[in-house]
Amino acid sequence: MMKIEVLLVEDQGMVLGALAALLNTEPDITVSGTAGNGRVALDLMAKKPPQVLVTDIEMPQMTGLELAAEVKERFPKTRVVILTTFARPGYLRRALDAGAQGYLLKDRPAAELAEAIRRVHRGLRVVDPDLAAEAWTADPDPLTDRERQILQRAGDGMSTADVARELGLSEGTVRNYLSESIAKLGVSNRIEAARLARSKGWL
Amino acid sequence: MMKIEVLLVEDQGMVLGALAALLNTEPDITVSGTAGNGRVALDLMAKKPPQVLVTDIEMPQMTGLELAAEVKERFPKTRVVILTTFARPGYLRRALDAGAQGYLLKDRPAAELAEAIRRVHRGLRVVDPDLAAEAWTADPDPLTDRERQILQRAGDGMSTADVARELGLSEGTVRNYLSESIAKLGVSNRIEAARLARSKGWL
DNA sequence: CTTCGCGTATGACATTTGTCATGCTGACAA
DNA sequence: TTGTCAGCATGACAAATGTCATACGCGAAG
Repeated sequence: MMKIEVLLVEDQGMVLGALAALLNTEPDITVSGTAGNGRVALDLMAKKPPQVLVTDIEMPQMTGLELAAEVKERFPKTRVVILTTFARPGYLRRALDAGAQGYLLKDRPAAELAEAIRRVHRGLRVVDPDLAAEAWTADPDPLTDRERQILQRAGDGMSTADVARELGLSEGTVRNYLSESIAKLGVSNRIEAARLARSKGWL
Repeated sequence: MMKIEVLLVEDQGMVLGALAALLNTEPDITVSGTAGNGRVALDLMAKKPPQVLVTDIEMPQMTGLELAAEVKERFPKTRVVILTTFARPGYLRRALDAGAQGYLLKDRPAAELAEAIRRVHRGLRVVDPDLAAEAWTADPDPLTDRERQILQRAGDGMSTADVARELGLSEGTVRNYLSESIAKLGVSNRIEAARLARSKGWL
């Protein structure tokens, strides 16, 4: 019997090791490699692509969503399962757009991980049911690319001038995008706008 | 040979199960129980106190720090190891005050968990070395109560006027406190100030 | 081919935010 | 008692932020 080969990507060493131990207790699954960030994961895959890639989203250098997109491009036969803390509709949508076959929350019982890997390996999709339901009713991201780009930086504390310089725009333009974003999100300043957008998974 | 009995407390099911799998691969350690929050953990301990309790900090209903304090009170023979994502000096201090013998970060390699449990079981203390060093050199919170109060609200997106109304101050006063905080923290606006203060555990 | 809508871009103007000089109070040491 | 020092409070002023009217190009719908 061929075991399912899984590559694990997760930036918290303790959790990475623990998940590996968990999966190795499954008779039909083997952890073929582990990585602490997306770059390392891609290097490992270049040598030997696994059948299933399990990755966290929020990681330094390269997010799991970016990784998923790149994997879909370069290793189309590898299935991707996103494993994250965050039940954000925006993340789910972007994960599916990026070609992920699975989206699982760390809140769920441990047994669901192996089961999800098996299903995805068989060609099925696996999406956390509560989140899927929420994503169905949830408002779509109303922001344009530019607005997202600017809101992101403003939310990190950059001044209008900083943002304008970095993106090669006039300050007035930057203020205008911020104003648009604030209006679209129905809030009253850039701080609330950034917080809301982040909580929805739009940034 | 007597195995070391460990009770695991962690609110994310996936991580809880994975940590249990990890520890069960150690020949001298056995996971005697698991709980998703502090209340359940105390119930389990009432029946059979483990030798070592490993707990996360941020959990619903009862934090790991509260749990540690209660365990010290009711089950003084059980050693406590805090296992958390957050490298905040303030947390470390409170953990040690609450009677924890260990403070470990989820960033660290998986092998360190078992080792920490062994050390703590032998009566030693285990504290993440980087964090201990940081806690030693770390700047103390330079903010006054008022400044904290105001920075907190500003960081949540409240306008100066909102804050002034809620705290019964004039707008000028609120701006002044914000200005003071910004200067003390060496940043250039309220957003950065709130972010920095939060990251240090001062809010 | 037009018209429309959308994303992008700008600057003038109003509002909010940040800085600074100043004053009041109470605790504590000289 | 007096000096002084920290925390709290204020308003005038300067700077950054938010709003609005406006304009241009481009692709889709008519």
